Amino acid sequence: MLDLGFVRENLELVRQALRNRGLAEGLEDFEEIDRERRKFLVEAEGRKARRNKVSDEIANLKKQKQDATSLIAEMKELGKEIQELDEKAKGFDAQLRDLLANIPNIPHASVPVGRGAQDNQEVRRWGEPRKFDFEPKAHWDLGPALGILDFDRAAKIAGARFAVYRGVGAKLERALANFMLDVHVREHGYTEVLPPFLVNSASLYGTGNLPKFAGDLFKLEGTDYWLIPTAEVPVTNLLRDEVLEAEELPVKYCAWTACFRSEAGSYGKETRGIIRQHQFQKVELVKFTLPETSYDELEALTRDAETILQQLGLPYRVVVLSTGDMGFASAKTYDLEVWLPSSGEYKEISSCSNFEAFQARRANLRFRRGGKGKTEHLHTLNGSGLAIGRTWLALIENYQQADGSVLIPEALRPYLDGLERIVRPPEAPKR
RNA sequence: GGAGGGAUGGGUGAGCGGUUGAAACCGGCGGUCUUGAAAACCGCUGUGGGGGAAACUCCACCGGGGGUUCGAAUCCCCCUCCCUCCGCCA
Repeated sequence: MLDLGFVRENLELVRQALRNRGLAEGLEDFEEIDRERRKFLVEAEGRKARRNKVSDEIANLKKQKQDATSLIAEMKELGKEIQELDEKAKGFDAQLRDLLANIPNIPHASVPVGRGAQDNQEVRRWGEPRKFDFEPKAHWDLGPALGILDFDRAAKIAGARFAVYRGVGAKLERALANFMLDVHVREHGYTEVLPPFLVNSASLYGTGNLPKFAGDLFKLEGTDYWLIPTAEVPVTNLLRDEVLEAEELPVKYCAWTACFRSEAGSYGKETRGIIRQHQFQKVELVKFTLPETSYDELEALTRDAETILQQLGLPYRVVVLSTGDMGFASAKTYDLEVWLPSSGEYKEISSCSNFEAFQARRANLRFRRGGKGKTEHLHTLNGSGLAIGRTWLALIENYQQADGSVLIPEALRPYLDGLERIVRPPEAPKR
């Protein structure tokens, strides 16, 4: 959420930011609502001041055993007026807050202005896509053939956009999670947390998923529980309504969780394989930082995520998202895109963003300098480090061999009991 | 699921329906004292929203939302969370 005073004083700038994001206006009524709200506020508060004053007079009269009936009668009238004015002011206030809650963050000056993904800019590349002397297969062919991935039974027990991992496939998923967590904890200094996979709506509001994107989420019927779409939600909200000391910053958490997304509106897109699922696992990095260091911290966080791809030997590139492709709450986002031989293109595997104070204002995340003075909103950042399902498939595809087996990169072998290769059985296992 | 007890400022913790935005203590800041520091003493020390060029001033906020009242941190109702006990349970 943007600061009300800021929007009021920089309306044109905010409008331009919306246009840069490719959004049709959303602020047409801002000035009028703001003006009406203040009008009723001033009227109500003036009457309240009078009421407070007279209430004291009544108290004094009563203390002196004098009659106060005429004043009380007057206040009864005034009370009704106040109630009416309050209701009107409250109505405009709600409209204003609703408006504000639906305005996305302002992109950082370094973000390229563009209409969508086609305007994202490549920042750097790492690794060389491997040259195959055979036709590389897609993971949705490799996986079932190796007996490590089962889509049919997943459809039976749950539906479309689910997968069952089997045998080494299941273990590989688990190994990747452990590997990623270990790297971030040991080498990058993050504190591991394991949060609830269900959160309340206040948490989703804090990160900016609500009120606007309820349709992307799964909600438990008849409750205020929602399945988390990413660990960002519970972990960012961990420190909600708290005041930190400046010296504690940055606070760095990493978390492995399952993630759940309704994927409404993505019908027909990436329906094959495990690229886009209702449920997947992810290791997430979350940082709480000082405002003045948040962009340095974004660079560092992005590098932290890149480390995983490098240690696994997976070629990738880093792109900075254009204004038209950025998420609602983000001020700047780098995507990590891993090379997929089956499609011959780079595919998103991590998204690293600086939200500046956008989430901090919504979630009331503050800090204080030197234990004194005014509290300020801190900055929040997060990034996938990495999406495990997509790492799994990138690994299978990039390390596939002509005979259908898959080599395991060195760094991962300790997590798989030293396994060097996933071998294709003569026949796919029945059960 | 049932019964009871709680939720107050950065922290601990008082608070008869009417100078309580809120005692006291701790912490923090400033000062006195001191060569310096500590101790002691004195003062200051919440957030948000309006009005005002400013000085300043007004309003709201005691878990959240309603209500009673001229007036609510204090009374009533609903909800959330925490604690204790019972039941159930991975």
